[in-house]
Amino acid sequence: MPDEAPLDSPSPGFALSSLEVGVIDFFVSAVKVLGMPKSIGEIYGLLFVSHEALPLDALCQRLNMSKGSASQGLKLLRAFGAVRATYQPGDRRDHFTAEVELKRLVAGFMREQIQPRLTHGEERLTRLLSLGSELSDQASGQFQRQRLRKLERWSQRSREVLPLLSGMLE
Amino acid sequence: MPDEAPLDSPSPGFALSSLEVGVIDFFVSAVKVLGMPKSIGEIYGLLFVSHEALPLDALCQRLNMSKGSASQGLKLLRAFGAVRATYQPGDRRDHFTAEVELKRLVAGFMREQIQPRLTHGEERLTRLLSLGSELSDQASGQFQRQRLRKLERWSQRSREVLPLLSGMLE
DNA sequence: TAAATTGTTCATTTTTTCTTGAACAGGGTG
DNA sequence: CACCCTGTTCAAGAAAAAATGAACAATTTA
Repeated sequence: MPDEAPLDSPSPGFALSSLEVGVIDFFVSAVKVLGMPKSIGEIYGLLFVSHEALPLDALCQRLNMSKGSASQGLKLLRAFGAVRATYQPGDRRDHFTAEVELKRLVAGFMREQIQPRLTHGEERLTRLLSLGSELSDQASGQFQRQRLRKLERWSQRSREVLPLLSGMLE
Repeated sequence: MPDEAPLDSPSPGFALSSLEVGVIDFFVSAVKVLGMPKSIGEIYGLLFVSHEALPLDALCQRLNMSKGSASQGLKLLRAFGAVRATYQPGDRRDHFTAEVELKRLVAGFMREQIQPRLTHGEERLTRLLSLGSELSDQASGQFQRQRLRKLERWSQRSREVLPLLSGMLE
């Protein structure tokens, strides 16, 4: 029984190889940049380096993570389209694999995380604009109206530009 | 002395108008999306709606925020180029105003937050690649090498695409 | 030079977010 | 039906992040 991490990983269910640790670490940082919990990065990272599809309990064992975290993490990753469940004959458990097409990952992230917040921001802005129309014509009112217009322009810009980003990935 | 928020804000140093609260709220959400603390959004938001440049203690009073938070928040915002200190004749204190050009804000965010992490990721990846070259030629080694190549391509893509984003804002 | 003013730093406290683990629901299977 | 297997949910605990406030520079004023 190997106790130090080997370079290959011939034993799914056991200690992570140093390469696996490295890749997982990579995704943990990446995912933090995007404001998501570490567990998400761990799960995706392990699936990304794993040739075989892994069931939930394999993830728990190899990552040393509670069933609850793994379940919730997988749920989120599936919502993004970053992980898919595959059927494994003769096994009742779901097996998971990583989606590795960058374009899809970005699209999923946009759809699930960015768009909703953008929409929420726009609703908020609409409410602000109606407040703005009640402002006085004093210098301060003028100025604040101007700032609200600027916010409108920003909002419009992001509606235009962000979709292009997804498009640029092929 | 008005106790409920008036629509205009004739009294810097005192209660926020409901418009001001709305704008600040807007920026607090925005800033959370970017993974920054609420205080950053509060400070920027208030400066954004304020016609006059505000000194540190005005921010503390109006936002009900400690001097420490305000000081640290301003420091970060200045690093981004999101806030600038302006000279006010006959006043020893720094006075701050919001930079409102979207292009500059995005550029500052890229420079201070995105680029450093991207660079860090690339260093990490380089280390991974050298680990990868020691992998066996078994199926699992082959597969993992392939995944490392994919990571390389992702990394390259982001180096190409992200700068374009700043460029697209005029 | 002493006192006052302005702003920064950083250990501590507070708040927020994430993880855990136990209870539970929904199937299968004998 | 009773039992087991898989996965989900959610209250409670643990960990991480942010805010506070007091001590400390650095500068200015008297």
